[in-house]
Amino acid sequence: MTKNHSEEIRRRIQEEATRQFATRGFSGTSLETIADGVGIRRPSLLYHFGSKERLREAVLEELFQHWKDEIPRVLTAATGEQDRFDATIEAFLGFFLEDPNRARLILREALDRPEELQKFLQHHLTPWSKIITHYIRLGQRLGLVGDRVNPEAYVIQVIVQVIATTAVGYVAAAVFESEVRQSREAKVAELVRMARASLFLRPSPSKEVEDNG
Amino acid sequence: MTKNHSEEIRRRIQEEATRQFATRGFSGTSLETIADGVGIRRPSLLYHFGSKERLREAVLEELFQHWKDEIPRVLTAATGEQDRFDATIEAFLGFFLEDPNRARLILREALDRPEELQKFLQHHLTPWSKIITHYIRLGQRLGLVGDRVNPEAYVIQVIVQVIATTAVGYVAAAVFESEVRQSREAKVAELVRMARASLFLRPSPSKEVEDNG
DNA sequence: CCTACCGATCGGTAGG
DNA sequence: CCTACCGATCGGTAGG
Repeated sequence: MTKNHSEEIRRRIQEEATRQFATRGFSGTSLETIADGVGIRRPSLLYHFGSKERLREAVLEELFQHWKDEIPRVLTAATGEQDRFDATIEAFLGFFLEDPNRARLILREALDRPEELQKFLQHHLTPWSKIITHYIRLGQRLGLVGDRVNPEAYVIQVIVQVIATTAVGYVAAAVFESEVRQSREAKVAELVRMARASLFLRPSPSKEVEDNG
Repeated sequence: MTKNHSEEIRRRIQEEATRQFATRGFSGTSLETIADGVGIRRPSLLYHFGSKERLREAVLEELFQHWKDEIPRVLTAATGEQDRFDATIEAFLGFFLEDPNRARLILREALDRPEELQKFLQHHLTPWSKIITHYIRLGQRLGLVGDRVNPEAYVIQVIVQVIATTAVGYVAAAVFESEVRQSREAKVAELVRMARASLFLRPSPSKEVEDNG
C-alpha cells in the first residue's frame, strides 16, 4: 500500500528532475522547482532522495541502465554488413529521438563532469564499441568499406553526431530562414546518409555483394 | 593612464569569465570565483560589468564578433570546388580547435538559451550558410556532388559535428580503452574525411575538374 | 579598487 | 507528507 504509493511518487520526482536537469542543467535547477512540478514540498522530496546529488545520480543511473539494456538487443540482431549498419544506427538514433532529453543530459554531463562520463563510457561501452570496429574491419577486408576509414575515430564521430544532433540539432537549423529550415526527419535522414556514404565504398550495395574483383 | 589600466583589468575579467562559463556553465559559476581568478574582490568586478548577466553578454558578444569576422575571410578566399571545401572546413574547424572553450560556450548556449542562440544564428549566419548551399548545388550541377545530398541538412550536420567534436570529442573517445584511444588529430582527420566522402562523388578529384560532359 | 552590508535563495534538518 | 527553521552562498549596493 504505502510502498506502492511511495514508489509512484519517487518515479514522478525522478521524471520531473530528468526533464528539468536536461533543460536547465543541474546547477540551474533548484529542488524547489522540481518539488513544485510534482506538487509537493521540498522537504518531502528530500525524504525520497536524501540530497540533490543523490537525485542526480538516480536520474543518470536510470538513463545509463536504459542505454546499456538497449545495446545488446541491437548488436546481436542484424546479419549482413549493410543490415547491421542500418539496425545499429537506427536503434542508436531511435533511443535518443524517443526522448531528446536523454541526449541533452549526456551532453551536459560531458560538459560538466567529463571525467565521470568517461569512466562510465569506458566501463560499460568499450566492449560494444570494439565489436563495432571489428565489423568495420571485416567490411574493409571484404572490400565493402574504404581503407581510409579509421574504425575507432569513425565510431566516435558517429556517437558524437547522433547525440549532438538529437540534443541541439534544431537550434543549429536556425542558420537557415524558416522557409528552408529542415525538419527533424530531414536532418536525421541526412545524418544517416552521411554516416553510410562515409563508410561504405558503394552507395547502396545489394545484400549479396561479396565479389569485389 | 587610468583608462589603459581599466581596459586591461576588464579584459582579464572577461577572459577568466570565458574560461569559467565554458567549463562550469553560467549558473555553475559564481562571481566570487571569477574575481578570485583575477585577484580582485567581487564588488570591483561589478564596477566593470554592472551585473553577472552583463558579463555573460560581453563574453558571448566577443565570441560571436570573432566568429563573424572570421567567416567572410574564409568564404571569399578559395576558388575551386574541392579547394573551397578544404578552406571552409579547415578554417571553421581551426576557429574552434584554437580554443575549445568557444565550442563549449556555444554548446552551453544551445542547451541553456536555445531561442537566443537561434536568433543570433538566424540574423548573422544565414547569408553565409546560403552561400555554402549555393556552392553545393553548383557542385551537384557539375556532377561533383551527389544528388542525394540535402544541401541545407548537410551544412547543419557539419556545423553540429565540428562544434560537438571540438567541445566534447575527447570525452566520447573514452568508449575505447586508452591503447586505441584516438588523438585529437585522428578524430579531426576522420571528421574531415567523413564530411568530404559524404559530399563529393569521387574520392579526391584534381583541382582542374570543370568539364562534366 | 576596497570593506561592510543587504535581501533572496540555496540545499538540508528537526520534529511531528 | 508537512511547517518551521538553519547556515551558507548568491548577486548586488552603499559609501568611501
